[in-house]
Amino acid sequence: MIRLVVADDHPIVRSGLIALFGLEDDIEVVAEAATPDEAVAATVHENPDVVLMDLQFGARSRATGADATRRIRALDAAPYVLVLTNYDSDADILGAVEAGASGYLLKDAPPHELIAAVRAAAAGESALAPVIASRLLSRMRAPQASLSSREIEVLELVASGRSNTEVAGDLFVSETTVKSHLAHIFTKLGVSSRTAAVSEARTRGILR
Amino acid sequence: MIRLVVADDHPIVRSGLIALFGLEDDIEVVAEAATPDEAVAATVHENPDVVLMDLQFGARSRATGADATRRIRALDAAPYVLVLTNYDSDADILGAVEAGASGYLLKDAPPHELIAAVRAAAAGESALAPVIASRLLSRMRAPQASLSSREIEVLELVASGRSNTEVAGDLFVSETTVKSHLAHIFTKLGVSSRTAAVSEARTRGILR
DNA sequence: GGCCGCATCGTCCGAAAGGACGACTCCCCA
DNA sequence: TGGGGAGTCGTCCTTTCGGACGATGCGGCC
Repeated sequence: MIRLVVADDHPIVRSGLIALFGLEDDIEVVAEAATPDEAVAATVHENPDVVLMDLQFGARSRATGADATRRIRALDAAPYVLVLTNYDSDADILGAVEAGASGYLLKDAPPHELIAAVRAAAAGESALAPVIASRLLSRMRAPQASLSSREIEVLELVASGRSNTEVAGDLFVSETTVKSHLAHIFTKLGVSSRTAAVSEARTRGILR
Repeated sequence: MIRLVVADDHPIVRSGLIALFGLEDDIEVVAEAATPDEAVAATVHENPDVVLMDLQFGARSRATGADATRRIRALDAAPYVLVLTNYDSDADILGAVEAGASGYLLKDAPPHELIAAVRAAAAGESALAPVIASRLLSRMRAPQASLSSREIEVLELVASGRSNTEVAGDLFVSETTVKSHLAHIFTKLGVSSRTAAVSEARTRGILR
């Protein structure tokens, strides 16, 4: 019997997953979690074989699904974590894999794929959706410059339409610094204007 | 007994909704649909009291949930349509309401809110999530300048990071014309830079 | 027939953005 | 212990963008 913890902030998705796995004889949902913290707590208490983890929690707090994954994987006798998400952005995938996820699935996947992935994870195998696998490979080939957290911070403000001086004011630095960050961002992303940088960052999944 | 049709492209969400409504004595899910077309067909065959309709179908074909809503509402003895979506973009809300939806709910809404909305819809009342209601009102107050198709065309290119001269080349017009379009876009959106215009257009749902 | 929105083009000018240097601290890691 | 990346700041200069005019032609609408 595979003991499973389901972590997702949407009640509808949770009950959908529970209903889905309820049809399988060899899978038992032993706990559900609506927040990353709950997910970790449930894992500690229930000691499941597999955790099914959403990446986008609570709308505002992004990437905390990856945090929870990291914390769970750091536990003794840690269960395998399957990441389940709506989007297939490069950054999310990479983040999840780095955090120790052994699988990455999209929410629009057919149910049988989900169930197969849970069984595979329980057996210690890695299961990636085909779309995801090809993405990862292409990502490996094209090396990719990741932005620093400060650079992302700047880029987010720029993306919201703020000017250099406004960004400088927001971050309590000089305009020169902002321009310097932007110059680095441009070379890393291979563009030469703020708007192009925002667009590129969006397609790469750096920005939403 | 309220007869309900559930339309959503995600199997997980569908089974979640079915499981949810299965607990209610007075609601019966008579059909489920994975595409807008299926939703219309199911409505014709089953003649339900309420249709629960997702807006984003199939990842690529956007806004077809609104189309299905329109077609359903055009039927004789049309059922009430409740729109259920992940996002609360102004354009989506407005589109859904125009299409004849009698309610607009977010997927992260608590289950009881969902159930209450279905009962309200069956009774012919309009149920909007509080967030949505306030949005609609603010939208009513601030009249809203819609962009012309040419302006949107320009803005899309700008959003992809093209410069004025590049946009001019793409559209076979002079740079002056592009700047003129942009100036109009700025005043209509109440901003004063291309990046801010892109951001504003995105939050208004004009751009994706 | 006149008004208005849309699309097109133009000039002039100031402000913002971007490129090209250099320079100074941290801090991490080889 | 030394190199390198990140973050901070500076100057000088060019390009781009945006604002403020104006002007034309076309189509719809009262």
